Amino acid sequence: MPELPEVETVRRVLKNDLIGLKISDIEIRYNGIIEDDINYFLNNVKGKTIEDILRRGKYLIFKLNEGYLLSHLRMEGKYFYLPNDSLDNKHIHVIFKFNNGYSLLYQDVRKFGKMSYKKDDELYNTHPLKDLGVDPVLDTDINEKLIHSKIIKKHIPIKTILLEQSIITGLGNIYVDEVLFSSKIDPNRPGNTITLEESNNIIRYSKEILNKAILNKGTTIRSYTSSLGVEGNYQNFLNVHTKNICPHCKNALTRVKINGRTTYFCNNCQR
DNA sequence: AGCACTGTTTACAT
DNA sequence: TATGTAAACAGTGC
Repeated sequence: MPELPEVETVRRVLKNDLIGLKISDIEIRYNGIIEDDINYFLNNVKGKTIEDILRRGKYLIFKLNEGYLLSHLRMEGKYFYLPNDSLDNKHIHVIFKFNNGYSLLYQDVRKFGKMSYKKDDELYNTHPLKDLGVDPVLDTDINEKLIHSKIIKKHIPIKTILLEQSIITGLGNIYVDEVLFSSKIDPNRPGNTITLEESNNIIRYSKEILNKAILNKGTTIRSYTSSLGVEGNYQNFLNVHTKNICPHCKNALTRVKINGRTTYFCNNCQR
């Protein structure tokens, strides 16, 4: 379910609870969540202590006293930190037990989420993190000309380019629509038609919108809660995604499929 | 009932 | 290499 602001919200909530806790046991009920060989994962994560929780793009990174637990929530992954045996359902697929009577439950209705163990020297040098583009929230000095040069090499819609994560990471289906609206760019425009000024606007509004969404604890729509039952408020600030009328010119918004994803934009304001 | 839809990523075909 | 499509899965709504 989450894009960058929702993952960042999860990170902040989990960090309040998990720092310093030792993972005394792990129960894996659905192996598909774990990308590694199951025994490799268990052998390397069990017994480790959580020292910090980081984020890059939409990935959560649990820093262990040795190595990292890398986690992607994909569409529906959620974490719950609760007393042992206080919650269970058929969508709980991984349980991390600590030595304080609490557990971290990983719930994922669609089972798309992934976890893997990374050694200290592997984290940023191996897939997937090595293939991520700049993070508009974490990376403060973005090389604007480099971003533009990468965008204009592609001949696919700018929305598709931004969803790929390889040039800019963190935007998903909701925030891409919002960024392209603020940038006044038609989401169908091929990458090779994007000017340097437009590319710079994409960077500028990605920073603005994602940071504002973090301040509002992300977006909660369609009755989904932002993991952990934390409700976001950014849905109150959306300009186009799920909307019918352009807040700027008042024309009816256009709703189309791009790359198989529902896309909202104003064909009057976005060129 | 059956199909379309869902805040993601990646494997595979062309 | 680049791009388009389908798949991984389960639930909801029409």
